[in-house]
Amino acid sequence: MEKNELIDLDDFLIYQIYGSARLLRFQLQKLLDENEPNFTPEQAFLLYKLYMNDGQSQRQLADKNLNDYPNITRLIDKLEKKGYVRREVDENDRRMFKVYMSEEGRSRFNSFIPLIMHQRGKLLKNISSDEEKMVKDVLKRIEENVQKYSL
Amino acid sequence: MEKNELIDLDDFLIYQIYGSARLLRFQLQKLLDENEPNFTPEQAFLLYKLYMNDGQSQRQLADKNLNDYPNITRLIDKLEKKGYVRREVDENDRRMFKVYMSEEGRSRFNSFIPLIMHQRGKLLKNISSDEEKMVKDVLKRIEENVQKYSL
DNA sequence: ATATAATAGTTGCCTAAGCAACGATTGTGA
DNA sequence: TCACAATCGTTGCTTAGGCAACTATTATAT
Repeated sequence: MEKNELIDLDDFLIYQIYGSARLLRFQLQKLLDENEPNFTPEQAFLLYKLYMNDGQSQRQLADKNLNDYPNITRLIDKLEKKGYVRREVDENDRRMFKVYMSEEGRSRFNSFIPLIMHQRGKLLKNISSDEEKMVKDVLKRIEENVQKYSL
Repeated sequence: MEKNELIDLDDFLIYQIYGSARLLRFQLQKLLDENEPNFTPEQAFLLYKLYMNDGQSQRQLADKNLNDYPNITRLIDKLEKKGYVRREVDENDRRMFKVYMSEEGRSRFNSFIPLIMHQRGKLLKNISSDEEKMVKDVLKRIEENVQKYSL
């Protein structure tokens, strides 16, 4: 067992964000399992997007940082198979599908909203809105740095 | 296309953290591909841990937020196949392996360290150390809330 | 008008990761 | 001592997700 002089892995903000994301996903999955089984967090996110704005194309649903296109295909396949969502060909452009929530999808999702809000409250209990805002701001700036760095 | 009155998905801190993590992973993967191909970020993290503290058991390598045990098995399988790492049975407890970096693993990793630090600098360019500290602190408190909430 | 490019989506192949069931070794209690 | 529990690791099954190659439809450019 040897030790070297280097920044500890946990001191990398990136690693910490990475870990937080995993933990939070895990927690959300648990909440889903206990209350509305048969959903994953990613599927719930997708339903959330449709809930806010029904009938989007798969391209629109794949927001840039969060899902690539093949992924969306497969997520929708699963949701469609469960009957929570349906595809309809766009008559103006037959390359595209418009994705709609089914009634069952909507009602299942509806019953889940209060749980999400409740969990959100618990996780942010001792965190002020200023702090939350600042974290969001820093994360955003990091993302902007990523964009610049990629050029 | 209908709109409902609800918090936008992007306003969930959780969702934002989730997105940042994905973006940062993506960026790190790109850096690896360009300079030291044949690594994934997770494999690099694991090597980092060994670099800091060689000869850990697989159990020790699976830090709580970051990898479950089967995952460690498979990550090490891959690193071992590439020759960057080796397992040695612990003679005091033959259930356990001790995992060691190979010379090649160490040297490949060594050459990668400056790149990591350089990237880290770029991503945190316009972020003060106070801000970085605060973000880490908030993330930590959220994780603590998760722990409490899980009981 | 037709060949070419661009766009929307799908499929196959890969890694990461969670869960449950399993085998092997070690620890413990009657 | 011997059965039972706990621990370490592995395997199989699943979903998420990245990449490249593909089909089908639409846009463009000569």
